[in-house]
Amino acid sequence: MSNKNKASITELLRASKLSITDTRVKILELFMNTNGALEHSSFEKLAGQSFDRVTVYRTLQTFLDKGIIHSIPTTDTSIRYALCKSDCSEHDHHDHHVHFKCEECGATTCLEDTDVPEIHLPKGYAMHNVDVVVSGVCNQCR
Amino acid sequence: MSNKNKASITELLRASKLSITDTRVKILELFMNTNGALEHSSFEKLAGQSFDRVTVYRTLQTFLDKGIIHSIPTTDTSIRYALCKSDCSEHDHHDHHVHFKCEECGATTCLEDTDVPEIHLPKGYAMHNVDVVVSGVCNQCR
DNA sequence: AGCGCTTTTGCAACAAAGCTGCATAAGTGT
DNA sequence: ACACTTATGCAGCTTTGTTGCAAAAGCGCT
Ligand SMILES: [Zn+2]
Ligand SMILES: [Zn+2]
Ligand SMILES: [Zn+2]
Ligand SMILES: [Zn+2]
Repeated sequence: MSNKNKASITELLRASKLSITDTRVKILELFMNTNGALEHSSFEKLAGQSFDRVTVYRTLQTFLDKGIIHSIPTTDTSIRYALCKSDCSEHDHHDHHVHFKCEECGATTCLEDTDVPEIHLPKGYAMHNVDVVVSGVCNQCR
Repeated sequence: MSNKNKASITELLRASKLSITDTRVKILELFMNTNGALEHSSFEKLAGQSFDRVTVYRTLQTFLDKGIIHSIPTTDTSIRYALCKSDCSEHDHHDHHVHFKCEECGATTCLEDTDVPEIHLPKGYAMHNVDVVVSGVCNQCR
């Protein structure tokens, strides 16, 4: 991990009014070094040092609240998370991109350049958020 | 539950080459009497008689495989299931509709008449399935 | 209706995911 | 360096999901 990234992590945390702790920095480093989305179990495995499970849950929840990461719905047993690259802020996410789940390698990735299309709901429905998850085979696995 | 529905459940099971058992009939009844999608815990609660948890898991998996129900991705801890009304068959789902999760009442529903829009993936990606989950406030809750 | 074969169910035991309360540790501002 | 606030780790618990195996139920046939 470069010093540059380390500096930007510190900055990011400060901007979100979060104190700079070991766990938070390490988890953000993991996100930045990983291409795809991470599920909870990744954190205990990937981190050289192991964090307490509870701490990981709480950290992820905090990051979600602050608009640092977003969650990706799945039909399997664990939720996935990815860094917000858009201008997300506290209680206000703007991640209008499509997510892709590869059936070969299992990786879930953000397709940042693929916008979610407009959806026309029936009358009487108020739309707050749209999640699009495409499954198939990714460009690495074909 | 009307005799008519009971008959159609029997027919449905037979058409899927599944033997007609108490559990399967009761779970299908639950689906037919419920507007929205059901999560696993619903079955133990909603059913007057309680089924063994394992049986419910296995039954749902069977129904999924046979194209009788489809699963709906969530960012919360449990997967939801709903009846397929399209022409789904074994290993071949065609549920190209949008799902709606109400933030007020918590219900997840199939918007059968709202088609999932076309998505254009980057080069090199093969698309097998698209899941769209919209969250907001439903027509009942406003 | 009875018989044998296959499928389904229920139980026990386990594994993973997720939550809560509370005491200790660490970070922050002065 | 100190006091104050926030974050972490631990213990213990709940919920969700899985596996193996024996008993029970369903099905086809006579
Ligand atoms: Zn976001
Ligand atoms: Zn994303
Ligand atoms: Zn509602
Ligand atoms: Zn549906």
